[in-house]
Amino acid sequence: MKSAFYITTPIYYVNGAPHIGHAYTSIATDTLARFKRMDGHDVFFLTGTDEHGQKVEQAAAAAGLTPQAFADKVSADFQDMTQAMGVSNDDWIRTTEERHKQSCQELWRRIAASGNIYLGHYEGWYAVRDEAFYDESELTTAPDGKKTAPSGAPVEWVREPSYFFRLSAWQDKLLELYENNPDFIAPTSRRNEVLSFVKGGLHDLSVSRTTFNWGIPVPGAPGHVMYVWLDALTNYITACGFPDEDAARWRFWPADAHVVGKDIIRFHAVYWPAFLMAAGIPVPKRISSHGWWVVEGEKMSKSLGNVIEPRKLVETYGLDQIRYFLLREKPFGADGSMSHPAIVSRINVELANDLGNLAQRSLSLIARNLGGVLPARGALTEDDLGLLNAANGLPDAVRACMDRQTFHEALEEIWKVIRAANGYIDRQAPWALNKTDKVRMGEVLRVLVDTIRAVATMLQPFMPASMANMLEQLGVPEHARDIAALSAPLADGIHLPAPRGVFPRYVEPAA
RNA sequence: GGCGGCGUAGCUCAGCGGUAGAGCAGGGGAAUCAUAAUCCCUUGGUCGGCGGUUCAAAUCCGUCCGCCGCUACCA
Repeated sequence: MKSAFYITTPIYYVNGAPHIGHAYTSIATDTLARFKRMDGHDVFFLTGTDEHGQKVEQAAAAAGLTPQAFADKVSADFQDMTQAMGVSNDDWIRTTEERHKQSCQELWRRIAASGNIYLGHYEGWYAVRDEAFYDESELTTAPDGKKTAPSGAPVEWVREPSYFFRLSAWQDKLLELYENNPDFIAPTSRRNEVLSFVKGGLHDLSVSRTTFNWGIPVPGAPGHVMYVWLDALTNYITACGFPDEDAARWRFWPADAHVVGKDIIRFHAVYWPAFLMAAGIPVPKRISSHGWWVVEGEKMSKSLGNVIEPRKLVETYGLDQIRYFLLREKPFGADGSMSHPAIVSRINVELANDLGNLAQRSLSLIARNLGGVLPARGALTEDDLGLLNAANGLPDAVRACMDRQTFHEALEEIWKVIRAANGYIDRQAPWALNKTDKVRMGEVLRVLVDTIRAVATMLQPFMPASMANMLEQLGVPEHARDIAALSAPLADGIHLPAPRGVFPRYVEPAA
């Protein structure tokens, strides 16, 4: 019986175009989802778009479209980007879907029924762009008298009747949750921030709006639509069939991991579990947050004109190359920098030279000297065993890293084995053995094939297409490409296809 | 202002009490199976400054400097 594993990206807000940050989140989540599938779990991987709220309403108006038409268009663009990144999501949720409306309204009813929602009114400085209220002390006043939020978004004074969620009542329960589940928020630095935020005391949260219509109606309260974050977060249970607990997918709840950017941790680590506890629904197991990319040392911004369009990047360097770079170059939780030289270096040094060339030289020797027939292992020497043991240790080593979302460490573990294999092939020099001891040459090449197989298998979640190609060349049948299959050796004597380079070097286009 | 993090080789970073490490870049050599791809050796750091604890400190404590993150209310 496979154990269920449910993982999500945030749903992307449709008021802007997809950029590298969205692609990064999706690729990281996808890599985790693929790893879990390969490691024998029954995975449900969800992503999609967040389509309500005043910002969307305004963006639609500016574009001369109805909010729905506008959302349709942008959501389709996000879906296109998602596919272009090789993302293997099992569902694509949109908050404008009927299933989601039902889900949100039922969640609202349950929270209300438990006495956690009351009617009040809200007034304060509101930034439409951030969908958030700010305290006067947080604002900056420009010389022309206009006030702006810390984010730079303009704010306006708003007074409206509003339903409130009793967030203040959940402070102790939340702290208990963090206490009992030290891994609930990752990485630790973010956990500490959330902890200090909650310990500082929580205010009730305004969860309805009356100043616009583009949202999910609050049940039994004409004129009120739900706060976009309550709406958006609920997507995670909608997709599991909520409120139908007999739905096939309900077994996936609670989610094993919500992968999010560091900017939206509070919504996921504070508000979301509080909403769920208030409704009597189990809370997710982990909120895993990641950092930002800066480009050529500069923060990405529209005004600087250096916003990276992920599909462009893939066009230039290749999909698997970009997936690899994004997860290899910086620790997941931290900020990091991308630049052309850095990408080229990763591609040429690690993919083309270290790995691609290792596979190519090993397989060429088999093709050329053994007629493409996979040789059998012989009695293993100490050198053989050293390499094979390193390769055999990969599943556990990589699994441990993936469980902590330390992708760059997982890749480093794999590269240690690749470097060791390059050392091994040089020491053993099978090209020299071809003239002196052809049997031993075959044994050496078999050790290499088995090692590269383990490497390629473990790299599949990161670079699916390239590794499928490599495994094909290694003679690994499609049904034998998961982690469990590594324990079953390839059949001696099978015919390997003619080797062809998997990772071409990146060459600067002629100017 | 408060809380927290970081500052280690040219670059990116690991080490977090026992006399400085990796990858990349640089230098030298070997090999020539391979995508001129690989392998071996090697140059290079008073581990941000100053004090302290200890037989012994990148590693603990204090303080200063410089970056960064979080910061609802009260003060």
